[in-house]
Amino acid sequence: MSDERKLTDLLYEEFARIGKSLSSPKRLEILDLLSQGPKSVEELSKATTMSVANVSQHLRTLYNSKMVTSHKEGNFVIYELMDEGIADFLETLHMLSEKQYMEVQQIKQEFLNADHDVDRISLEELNERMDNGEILLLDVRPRSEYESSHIPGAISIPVEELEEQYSTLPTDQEIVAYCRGTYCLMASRAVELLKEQGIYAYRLQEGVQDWYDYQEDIG
Amino acid sequence: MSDERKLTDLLYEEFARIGKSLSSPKRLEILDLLSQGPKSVEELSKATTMSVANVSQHLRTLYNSKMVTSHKEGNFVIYELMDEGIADFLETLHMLSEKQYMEVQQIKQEFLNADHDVDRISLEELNERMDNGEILLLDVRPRSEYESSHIPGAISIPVEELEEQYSTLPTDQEIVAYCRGTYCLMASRAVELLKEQGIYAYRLQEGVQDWYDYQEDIG
DNA sequence: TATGTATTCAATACAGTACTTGAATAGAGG
DNA sequence: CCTCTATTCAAGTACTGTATTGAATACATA
Repeated sequence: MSDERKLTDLLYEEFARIGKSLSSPKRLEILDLLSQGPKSVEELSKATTMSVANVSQHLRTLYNSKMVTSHKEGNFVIYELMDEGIADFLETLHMLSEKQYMEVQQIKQEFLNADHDVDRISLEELNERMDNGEILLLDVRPRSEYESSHIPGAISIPVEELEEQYSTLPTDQEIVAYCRGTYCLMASRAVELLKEQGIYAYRLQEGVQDWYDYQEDIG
Repeated sequence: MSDERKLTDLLYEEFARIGKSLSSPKRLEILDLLSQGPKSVEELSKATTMSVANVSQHLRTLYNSKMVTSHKEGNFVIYELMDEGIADFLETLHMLSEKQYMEVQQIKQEFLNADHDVDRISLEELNERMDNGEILLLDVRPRSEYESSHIPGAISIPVEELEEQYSTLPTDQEIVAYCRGTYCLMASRAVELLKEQGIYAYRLQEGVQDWYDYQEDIG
């Protein structure tokens, strides 16, 4: 076998390391969660309903292919994406899937149907009305994700804590909740809870990264 | 298991279809070749030194995950990338690998060392001097790839046909050869052949897509 | 219609991967 | 220094994916 072939084989072996990382649904879910901010093994295990050992194993393969790093914090090992570029890459993969697979569009539709009685607001409208101070924007993700990155002007009230916070909510502003994006129902749940209290609320379909992408788009 | 979990699992199963396509070195090589233009099974088999049956099998998995399409032309089945976006996605994957894996940088270096006596020209310099008509640009890839897409102003002389064409080459212009890019040695081989004839020549490191990307960059 | 060629199919062998379980480790905090 | 907890390791099993071989198919061309 020629030297060139050997080199080429080596090269594609390397390229495939990234592909292998992305070839497991569970690993993709872990990576998406990490794109919202650093997380411990246990948190990932809860969020994905996988066993801790299994998550740990997946994390090791992601670590070996340099998709994630980790450091210790107290008793916990905290994992995070190795590089900003990886979140972008995942975003591109999602977009490619939506474009390519009808099935993904159907699933998206089912997520939308899951909360058909939740009103939505567009990024454009959000921008306008937040500038006017008409809107209180709620980040209902876990606090650590808010701390890692959030839409400017939003305040953090994780869904689980929402009930305790009813009384602190203003009555002269409309409330908009957001979470990780289209494929996340935390914001919808928040809106439903608020409605039960007679507090009218919307949800933002998009996530933090979508917001920043949009700001860049409109200059 | 909750409905939301089921949906999420379905969703990531879909996302992973693309990941699975990219998880095999051989499939990545096939995709890269197809990013240069449509090809028959046999061509791909030759280029990758895989058995025809094996290539056919890989192509079927790529077809099932909608990465490629095919049509018949005479006796041949011609495969091509399903979508422009896939070539871009592959490009991003390459860049991520180069950034992330030292090993890839080393391999790149070895490709550069493989033809240390071949002089290179930059995209910038190429632009300038082609405008002045000082340079004859040679596309030494297979003709079908040239026909699919090439750098404007280039003429097609596949490496295999180069020897027959010595006499037709001008003597008042410098010759620059290009092929698929950094990880392709066809242009280097062409330069070496020309040098043996006493014809001085350079190679362009970059490929067609790199050239277009560069034009866009500089506006 | 017959022939030849390109591609696909089917069966197999084998390697690699995913998830489970239970034990081991590390090291934070009392 | 001991205990407790989060994580990792190791072994086992079931599963999935890859490459090989030889036969089958499809179909263009004569």
